[in-house]
Amino acid sequence: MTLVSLCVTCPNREAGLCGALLGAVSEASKSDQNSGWQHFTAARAGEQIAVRNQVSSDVFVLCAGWAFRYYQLSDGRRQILQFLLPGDIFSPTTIFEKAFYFSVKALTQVRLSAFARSEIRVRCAADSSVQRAIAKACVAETLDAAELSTALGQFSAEERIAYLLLHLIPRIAARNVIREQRYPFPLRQQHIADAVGLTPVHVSRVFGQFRERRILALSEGVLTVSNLAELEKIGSLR
Amino acid sequence: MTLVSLCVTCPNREAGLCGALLGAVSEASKSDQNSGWQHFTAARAGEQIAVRNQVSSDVFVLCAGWAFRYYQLSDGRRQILQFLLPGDIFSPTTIFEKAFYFSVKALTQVRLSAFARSEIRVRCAADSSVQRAIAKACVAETLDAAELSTALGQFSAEERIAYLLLHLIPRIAARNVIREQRYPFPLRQQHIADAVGLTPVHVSRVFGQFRERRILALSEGVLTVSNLAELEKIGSLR
DNA sequence: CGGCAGTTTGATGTTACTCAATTTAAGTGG
DNA sequence: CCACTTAAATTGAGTAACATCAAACTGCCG
Repeated sequence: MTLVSLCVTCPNREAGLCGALLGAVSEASKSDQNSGWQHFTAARAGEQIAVRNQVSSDVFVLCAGWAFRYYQLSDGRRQILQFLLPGDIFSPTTIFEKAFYFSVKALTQVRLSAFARSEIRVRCAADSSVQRAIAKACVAETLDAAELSTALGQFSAEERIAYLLLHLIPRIAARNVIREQRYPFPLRQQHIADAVGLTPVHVSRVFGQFRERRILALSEGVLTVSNLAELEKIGSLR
Repeated sequence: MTLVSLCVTCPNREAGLCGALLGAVSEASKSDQNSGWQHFTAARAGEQIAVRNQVSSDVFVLCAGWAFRYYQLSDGRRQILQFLLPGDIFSPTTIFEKAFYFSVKALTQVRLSAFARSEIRVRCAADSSVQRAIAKACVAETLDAAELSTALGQFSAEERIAYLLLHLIPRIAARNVIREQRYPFPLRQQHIADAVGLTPVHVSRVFGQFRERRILALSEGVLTVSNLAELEKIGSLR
């Protein structure tokens, strides 16, 4: 696996942590290309990629496809904490902790990149831009989590779903060419339900309302947003 | 303000980030005592200590009293993200970001310690134990936030309140001598409501149930836990 | 004693859940 | 390409959980 294919692999490589790590690779690779400090895996849709308390010496980044990170309760309920898109690290906390505090499942077919934690640490100590990128990713994850808590604690069903979509839309747009407000959207209503703390039945009703009010429509894995302003009025945190 | 009074000031100074920073102070102070890199403030109960988007060159740690960190919505709703106890940093993210993403209010009379961010960074670069402490604090905050999201998204009213209390109890116990399961507890039901996403009226009803079932009682700023096992059965995440 | 903030209680309303049936969409093998 | 199968989404009816509104009660402090 060469550097070129690695870069092609990561559509969102310019931004965020992934970019900094790959930058670090580029620098480092001048002297030690193919050092084996990163490798690749794939998984099919629905496949479990990681479980809570699992120990790994690697830090994972999603290269292609969609996945989600969640917290599983013993009675079957689960809270989806984040939808992972290409370029996303599972969680910056995995750089510091050997064991996952969450589980991960593939939503579509995915490809993963695994970096050796020990090597990330070495390169972090050597390169302050990696340090900054990690700090930034930690702050972003914390902020996201706080906003999610706020939405779950304070918002109505309508508001929560709008919030979730508003959170996803710019992230999807950063990774795909969007025409006519049509966003690739592989989530089932069950996933949305588990992310916003509602039942799939109620999610369906809310989507029905959004459709009637000509705010958005969802079909065949495509989300079409026809009234973004209205959606923001409903689901924005500010 | 001398080092001795600083240490007296921080009852939970041995643990966590506060300890590491004070350790760093002790080391540093051999050469530059009274360098003015940290200073102290106080606030009365109910006073606003920080607001979202506020920019500060300091990183704050609570020295005495209770406070809470929350996200304020424009329509008056708010989500309490964390109750701050002596020794708690407002948020590790404030080490990396100049602006707060949250607001903070004093719950009781409080004393605060403010560390210059620039100095923390210097000492962080110099001392790997500070680095580790910061990383650990970041991981802990992220984990807490994920668990809160899970509780808010998946739990019933009863479960959420039990979860909140179970989260607070060991934190209170680490800072106070506890006899006969009586915990100092300055929260009003309104605070509990804002923390778990319920109305104060409903919080009162749930507490009434807990009282009838002889699980716990709350009065005069004291929480008395008479059946911890039952409380854990209700509100534990595992 | 009066006033205030916080809690409790009751009555009623709304939101979202549950259960079950139906429709739509997505595969699958002939 | 079409019957058959299966998963997902939609719809309706009934119910449970929590919110809202308002009144009464408690403890506290001037």
